[in-house]
This record gives sequence, structure tokens and C-alpha cells, in this order.
Amino acid sequence: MAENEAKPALNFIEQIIEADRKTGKHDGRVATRFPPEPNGYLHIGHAKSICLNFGLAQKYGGVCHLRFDDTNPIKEEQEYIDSIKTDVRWLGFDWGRHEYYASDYFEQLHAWAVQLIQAGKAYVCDLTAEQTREHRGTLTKPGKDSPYRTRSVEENLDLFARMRQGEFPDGSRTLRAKIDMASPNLNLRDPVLYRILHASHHRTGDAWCIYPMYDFAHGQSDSVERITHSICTLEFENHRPLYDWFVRELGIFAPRQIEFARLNLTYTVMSKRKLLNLVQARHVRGWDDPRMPTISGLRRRGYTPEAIREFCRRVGVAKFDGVNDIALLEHCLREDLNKRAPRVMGVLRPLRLIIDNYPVDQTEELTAINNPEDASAGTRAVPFSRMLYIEQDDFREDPPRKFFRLAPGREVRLRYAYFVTCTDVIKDGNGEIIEIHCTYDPATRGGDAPDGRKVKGTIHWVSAAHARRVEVRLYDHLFTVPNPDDVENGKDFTSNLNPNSLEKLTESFVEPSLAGAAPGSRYQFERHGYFCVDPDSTVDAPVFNRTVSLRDSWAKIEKGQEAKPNQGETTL
RNA sequence: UGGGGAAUAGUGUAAUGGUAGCACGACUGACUCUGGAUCAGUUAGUCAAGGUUCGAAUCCUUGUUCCCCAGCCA
Repeated sequence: MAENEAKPALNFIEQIIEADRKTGKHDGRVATRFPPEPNGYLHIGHAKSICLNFGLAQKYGGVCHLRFDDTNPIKEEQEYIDSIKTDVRWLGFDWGRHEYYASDYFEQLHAWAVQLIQAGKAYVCDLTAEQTREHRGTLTKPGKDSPYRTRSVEENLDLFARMRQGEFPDGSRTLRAKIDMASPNLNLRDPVLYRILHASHHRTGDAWCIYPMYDFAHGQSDSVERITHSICTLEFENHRPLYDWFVRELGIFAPRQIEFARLNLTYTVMSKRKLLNLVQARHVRGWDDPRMPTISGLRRRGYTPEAIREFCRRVGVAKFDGVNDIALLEHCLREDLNKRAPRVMGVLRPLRLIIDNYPVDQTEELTAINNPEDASAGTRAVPFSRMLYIEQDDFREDPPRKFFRLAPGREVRLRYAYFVTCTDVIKDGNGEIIEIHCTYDPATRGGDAPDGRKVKGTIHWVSAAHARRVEVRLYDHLFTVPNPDDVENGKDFTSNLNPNSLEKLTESFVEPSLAGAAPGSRYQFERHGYFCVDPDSTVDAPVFNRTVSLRDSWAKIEKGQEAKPNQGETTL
């Protein structure tokens, strides 16, 4: 047995669960839940919570419920419910029959409110929102009791019933818990339980005109579902005493709330409010813009669920409120895509290359490996002819130090094809290079020289006559700085938006094997990065998103050379 | 200046009184028909000061810094 192998480290929540199982709490049962409010799209931060909650249930043979926390009809919509379900499934999790809605419990919640009134623990308050705020006190000063705090049980019962009947306008009354207006925890200063909202709910329609607050709904919903471990983020830590108070006063099943640090990522924002702002202000195309940290954006960008899950596993779970490097997410993505993405050749910024000694009308098919990481992926034929496109970046008329690619007089390998030597450079009237000429060595067919000579560089290409013209969208970080919220006074996070986060290339060419590639399919464009077919694609006008670039050590060298330019060169 | 939390390499996370480890990043080098991948190596840390102890990241004391809370949002 592997009894003495080092156990993988447990995070603090797993430690709590294992301790509970050891003492036989809940008979060792584990039930968690993922409780989104359907008021926006899910993002990578939610993915952390989803992986945590569903992962714990899987690990300990328990269940994880999907519960929509839909207690505020003003902000919530069916569209969001649909997108959330799609995203959770896409991430690879299954809640089975355990799909619930806080709104399913409205009747029970109402009965519990009545129970609290009867016990003298809740009262109807006629203070306006502003007066309520004034009575609440401040962080350092205790609050004052509401003048309605001492109403009789009978009057409270009557008023609450009439609130439900719709006798009173929005905001005119609330139901409040009677706890302690002097508590240092503001959540315990007679929190509002119900507010009047004559709004139609996306599920209950017009059945209700009073709606429970989060605090009154969440814990009790957990209790109804017999959730054992109710995992939420740090900002709810202050709410735990209230969570426990309801459970205790009502005498119902008591789940345990545990708080962990939400995910933060460099070079992006994560709050729903800011994401919504980006969408509404049209800084991005929509919730699923490939630059967004939303699940739908990442999906469209070409991320895999596996990569996201692995990322969530690696960031860990703790109570430290820190920031994760987006480079880790990208690492997990490359790691996954490297194993599974078929390789193809695509030229993003084309430069014509003509092989002068290659027969004018000849075309031949060369064999290319589909995935060097996966022998079972096989090979494919790539057409080759006299006129090719190569990458503009792969040619320099005046090559810098350590540049291994094509330059006048230099010989390089065309991937899977031949060695070619540059013999001439053609420019237009403006001095722009428009075409280069080469000779090829027929003996190097396939890419190996029988005489054993080596070349420093191998570049990719497409045959001009056979290539498909496509649009390519290159993405960069949405923000130019690691922490977009770090702004000067008077500015907001949008001042850190990266103006170059999207670059569209409309003059790119890919090898013909890509014709008809389905939206969502992923490829590695050799030497560039991973790309996927965008849903905007049509048969005649394919669109590729760059999911993530390959690591580029030449770019680093070049950047280093820029940092310390050659002496003798002057800049005007 | 009330209350609740948190501090371990650049970043994230382990070590639960007994050798401070892992991952990402950065930097070397090897290899290579992708300047990819892979492999090898280097770099770098216990917030501070006291105390307890044979021994402290861990326990105690004091301090520092950061996060959260004054919605009829969640």
C-alpha cells in the first residue's frame, strides 16, 4: 500500500472537513453548494469557488448543490441563470438534480420570519432608509434603538401580514431582527430581514412584494438543504455571527460557514460591477469578449476547462487576500494546449518569398507532423510551391546579433520543406521590403541536408497559391498595469485600460488544412502560439483568436538588446 | 480612534514545537527541423522587537502593515 507516501497538503478547509469526519459530525456527510446571484456572468474568480465546492464534494463522496441566490428581483435575470449553468457545466461539474433557488424557499423563509416575530425577536420598523442609517450609528459609535422596536407581537404580526398583502409602498417599512443596536458588529444592529419591493421576480412573478435580504435567506437556505460546510469569501466573515444567530434562534439544522480569500489576478479586474461597467461602456464587445476574465470570455478566447481547473488547483485555498500572477494561468493553459493542440502553419504578417530556381508550375506535398507531443495525432500533407509567404519578422535586411532567421546571403530551413538561401531583396518606392528572392537546395527535401550541414534557423511558411486568407485577432492584457485599481486621484480603473489589448490582422494566411475548421477548435500556429476559431467565423471569412502566445525567447533577447542599444548608434 | 480577519522568496502556497519545501516568474546552460516543448542548474523568504523552550514560521507579549464592515446589494 501507499500508506507511507507523503500525503498531499490539505488546505485549511479540507483540514476542517477531515476533523469533522473524524469526530463523526453530520455522520461524516459532506454537502457544499455554489450559490451565485444571477445578476451577471461568472468569472475566473467564481471558477475558484466552483472548483473548491464541487471538488470537495467529489473528494469526500458528498454532494454539491447549485443554488441561485435570487432574493433581489431588481437585479436578476433568466439570461444570467442560463449562462451560469452553461459555464458550470463547461467547467466540468455536474450538480445532478441538486438545482435550487432561494426563491423556492420564500414561503418557508416567511414562516420563519413570523416565528421570529412571535418569539419577540423581530419587529416591523417604519423608519425610512435614511433614518435607519442614522439610527445605526457608526463604526465607533453605537446605534440607537428604533422607536418601533417595542411594538407588540400582535401589531408586528398584523403589520407584517399587511406588508405581504401589498398594503404599503416600497421603502415604507421593513421587518428587522431585534438583536443589539450597540453591537460592535454592525451586522447585528437590528439587521433588515425583509424589504418591500413591488417588483416582479424572474421565477415567482408577482406572488411576492416583500423579499428577504441575503442574511435572512442564505443561512436558512443552507439549512434547508442540509449543507454541512457553507463556503464563502472573506467579506462575509462579519456576517457569520448573524448567520449563526438565525440558525440558533430558529432552532434549525446548523451548517458551518467557512470563509476563504477570493481570487484576484494581475492585469485584470474581477468585480461584477467593474466587469459590467466594461461591457456597458463598450470598452469590450460583451461579457464573452475574449479579453474578459469571464468564463464565457475565456472560453471564446480558447481556454480549456482543464487548464482553468488546474490553475484553480495550483492557486490553493487560504485566507490571505493576495493577488495571483496571470502568468500562472497562462502557464497552465500552455501546458494543456501543448499536449493536445494540433500544429499548423500560419503566417500572420506575410512577406512574399520567391524561390527562383524552383519550377514555375510545380506543386508538391510535404509531410508535416501534427503534434510532436502526441504520435497518435499522425501527419498531414502540406502543399509547397515557388511562391510562399513567410513572416515579416523572419527576415531582416540588417540582422542584429543572435538573429538566426533569414537575411541576405543566409540559409535557413523552411519547416518540413527545404533549405533556402536569400539572394535578393525587392523594395517599393518607399523603401519597404515587398518581396525576397531565394534559391533552394533540392537535396534538402523534407528539411534535412544529406551533407550534414546545419542551419541556425527554421521558419514557417505557407504556399501563396494554396493558403487561405483569414482574420486573426491578437489579444494582450486588458490593462497595462498589474493592479488596474491603482490610479491617481480622480481617475478610475478604466484609465489603465490597455489601448492595444486587441489587434486585428486581416491579411493573414494559413495552410489549406484549416479550411472549414469549426468554431471553437484549437490549433498551435507553429512558432506563434495557440489559436482557436472564433464564432464570428464564416466559411468564407474565418476568424482566429490568439489564445496565448508561445514563450518567445527571441523576443526577450531582442528586448534586452533594445535596453542597451549598440554604441555608436544615435537617435534623433 | 469600534469590531472582525490576515501577514512565509518577485507572486501564490506548504511545513500545525524538530532539516523552511513546492509551483509560477526571473536568470544560466544542455538539447532541438517550432528561438516551442523537454532536461539540468541558479536566484530568492518566516512583518518587527522581546520572551518561553534543548529547539519557534508555529506558543506568549508588545508593536507594524494590509484587507473587510456604517445597502431596504449579495
